Amino acid sequence: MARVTQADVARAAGTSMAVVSYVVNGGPRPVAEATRQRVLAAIEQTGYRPDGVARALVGGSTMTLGLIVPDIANEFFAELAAAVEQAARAAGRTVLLANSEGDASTELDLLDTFLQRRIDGLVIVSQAPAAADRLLNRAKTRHVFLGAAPESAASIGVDNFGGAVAATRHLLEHGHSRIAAIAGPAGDHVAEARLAGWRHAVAARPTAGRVRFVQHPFTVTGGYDAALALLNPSPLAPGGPASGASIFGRSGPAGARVRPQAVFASSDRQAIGLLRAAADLGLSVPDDLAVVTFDGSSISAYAVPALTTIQQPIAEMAELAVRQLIDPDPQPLRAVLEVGLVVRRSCGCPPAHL
Amino acid sequence: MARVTQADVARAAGTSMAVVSYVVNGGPRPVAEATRQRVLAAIEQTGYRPDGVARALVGGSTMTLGLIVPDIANEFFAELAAAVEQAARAAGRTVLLANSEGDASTELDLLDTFLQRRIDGLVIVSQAPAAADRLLNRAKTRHVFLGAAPESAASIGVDNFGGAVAATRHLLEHGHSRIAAIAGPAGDHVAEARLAGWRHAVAARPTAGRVRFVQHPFTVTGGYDAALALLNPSPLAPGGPASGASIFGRSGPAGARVRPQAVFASSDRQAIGLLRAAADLGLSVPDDLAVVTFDGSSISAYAVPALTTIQQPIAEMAELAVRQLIDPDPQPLRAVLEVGLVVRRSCGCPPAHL
DNA sequence: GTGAAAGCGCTAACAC
DNA sequence: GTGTTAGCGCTTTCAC
Repeated sequence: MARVTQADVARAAGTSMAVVSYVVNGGPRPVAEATRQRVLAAIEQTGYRPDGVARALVGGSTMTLGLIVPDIANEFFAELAAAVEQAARAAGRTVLLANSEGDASTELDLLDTFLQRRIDGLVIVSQAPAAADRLLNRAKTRHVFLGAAPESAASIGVDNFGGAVAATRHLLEHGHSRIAAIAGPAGDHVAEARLAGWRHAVAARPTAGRVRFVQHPFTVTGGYDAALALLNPSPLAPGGPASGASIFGRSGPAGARVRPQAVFASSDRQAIGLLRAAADLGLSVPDDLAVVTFDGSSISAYAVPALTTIQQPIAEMAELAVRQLIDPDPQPLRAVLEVGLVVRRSCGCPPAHL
Repeated sequence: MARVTQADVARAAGTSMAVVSYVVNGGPRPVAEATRQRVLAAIEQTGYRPDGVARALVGGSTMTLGLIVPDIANEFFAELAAAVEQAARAAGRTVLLANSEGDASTELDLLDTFLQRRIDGLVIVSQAPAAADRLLNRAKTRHVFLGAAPESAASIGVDNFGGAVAATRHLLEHGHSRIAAIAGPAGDHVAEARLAGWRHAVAARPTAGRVRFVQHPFTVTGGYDAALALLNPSPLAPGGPASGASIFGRSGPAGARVRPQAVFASSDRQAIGLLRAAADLGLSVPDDLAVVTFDGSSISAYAVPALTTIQQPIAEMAELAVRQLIDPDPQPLRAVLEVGLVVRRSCGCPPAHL
C-alpha cells in the first residue's frame, strides 16, 4: 500500500481528480452536495492526505515560515521561537527553525537552504542584515528583521533607549546616585542604544558623581566579569576587559573607586552573572546593591532575588512579524515597540511573590 | 525575471536538463569535464538554485526532520532543540519545529501537518506515544521518541531511576538523614522513575526517619508550592496539593513535622521554585537546606546558589536521534543513556566558580 | 557522454 | 457541475 493520491480518491468516489481537488480546497469551482459527500466518504475510506510538497510545487506557497536566531538555547530567543511558532500555527503555517550561532556566514548558508525550501517568509535576528536583505530581496521572499535591520527592510524593534532610561530612572528614584552600567559589546546596535539610555538618565543627575560602565558580551559570564570589574575594590588583573571612562572624566585610580550603589545590566543573562558575582563578593542584592536589567525573559522571574527588568513584548513582536509575512498586501513595516518596567525585588522594591 | 530553472541553465550551457541535473547531483551518470565546466559557469551566471520542493516531489526525500516538544520556551527543550538543529544541520537536514503545548490532540494535529509536509523523520517528546506511533507507522515515517515511548518504537531515554538514586545518595553522603523529595506529576512516566530512585536511596538508610515527598508539576510554581508544603511548619491551606505519605507510614500532624535537611527536586525548574521559597522562608541553601536536582539545564548553573544536578546528555540524545533518523538501514533503537552528577553549590559542597 | 521524455501529486484553466 | 489536461521544476530511465 503506497501513498494514497488524489487519483485513488477520485477512483473510489467515481469522479475526477479535479472534483476531489475542488472539495479538498473548497474551490475554485462549486461541487454538488451529493458529489461532495461521495468524495468526502472516499477520502475517509482511503485515508487520503493531500501532499503538501506537490501542492507547494504547483501552488507556489509552502505554508512554511522560517525563523533564524543566533541561539535557540538562549531563553530570550527560545521564548521568541515559542511565540513565533504559536502565531504561525494559529495562521496555519509551519516553522522551519535554525540557529546561526551568531555567525554571519552560517546565517547566509541557512538563508540559502531556506530559500531552496521555498519558505513563504522569514523572521530573522540577523548578524548580517544588509547581506541577508539583499539575498532575500533577490529571491523575492518576504522577511522581517528583529533588531538590527537595513533602513529599507521591514523590521520590528523595541525602544532600547527608552527602556534603559526607564530602568535607570527607577534606580534614581530609589535614591541611588552612583549607578553603574553593564553594557553589551561595543558596536552592537542594541547594546549601544541601551548604553545611551543609561547615559542619558544618569546625566540628568550630575550629583551622581562617578558613574562607570563596562562593556561585555550579553552572556552570564559576561555579566559576571563585568560585575567583578565594577564591584571589586582592587584593580583588575592585567588583560581584563576594558572599563569605560566616567562620563564626567576618567575615573580615578582603582583603589579610590567608590562602589556603585546600583547597576543597570543590559540583559537578563548578564544580570544573572552579576547576581552570582555579588553573592561571591558577599554583597546582598538589593540591600547592598540594587539591580535593574533588560529583557524580561523568564529567567528574570526565576532569579533570587527576582529581577526588576525592562520587559520586551515578545508575543507582540512575534504576532506582528507573522502577520507581516502572511498579509496579502503588506505595508512597509518599521515598528519600534514600547517596553515596560516590571518591578520585582532586585531594585529594592518591596517583595512580591511568585 | 522569474525563478531560474534547470531549463534556463541548460539553455545557457547549450546542453540538456538531464546533464544539468547530473552535474548538480554528481550523478547518476558521468559528465565530461568540459561540459561540467560549462554547466557550472551557466549556473553561476544565471544564479540558479535547485528547487527543493520539486526535488522532494520527485526524489522522495525532503531533507527535513521534524521536532515536536511540549514547550520550546522551557530551557530543557530549548537546549534539546538547539542540539537537534545542530545535529540535523551537520547532516544537511533542516528542522521543522512545533510545540504541542503538552496537549495530546494538538500533538496529533501537528503530526498530521508534518506528515503532509513529508518530513523524512521525526524526533518527538510525546504526550500520546501510542497514538503518535500508530500514525507515524501508517505513514511509514521514521521517528524516535524521547522519554515516554511505546515498547516497539525507537526511543531514547535516560536513566531516571539511577540518576535519582545518585542525587539522593549524594545528599546522604553529606550526612543528611531527613531527605524529602519534590516529585513530578503522578502518573508521569519520568516523574515516577525519579521518585522511585529517591525512594530506593532513602530506604537504604532507615535512620532517615520521616521522609516525605510531594507531587507537583515540573514547573517553577510547582516547585515553589511543593517547597512550601515541605518546608512550612504550619499545615497547608485547604485546597492545597496533596502530600505523599511517608514511606514509613503516614506522616504525623503537620505541626509535628520535622523540617527536612535536604530536598531532592525532580527537575531544575522545580528547584528554582524551591530556591525562591527557601529565600522567602528565610532558609539558606545549602546551609539550612541542601538541594540536588535533575536535568542539568543551563538554568541550574545560573541559579544562586548554583544547583548540584543530575545532568542529562542532551547533545548525545540529539545526535543519536538524528543519526537514527537518517541512517540508511536503522536498527531498532531503545537507548537508555547514563546521567551524571554535576556537583555545584546547592548540595553543600565547597563553592566553585562560574 | 548526452538528451528526450515520463512522471512525482497536485491545481486551475478550459472545455463540455 | 464535472472532466480533461497542461504544467509546477526536477530526477532518472532509456535510447542514442
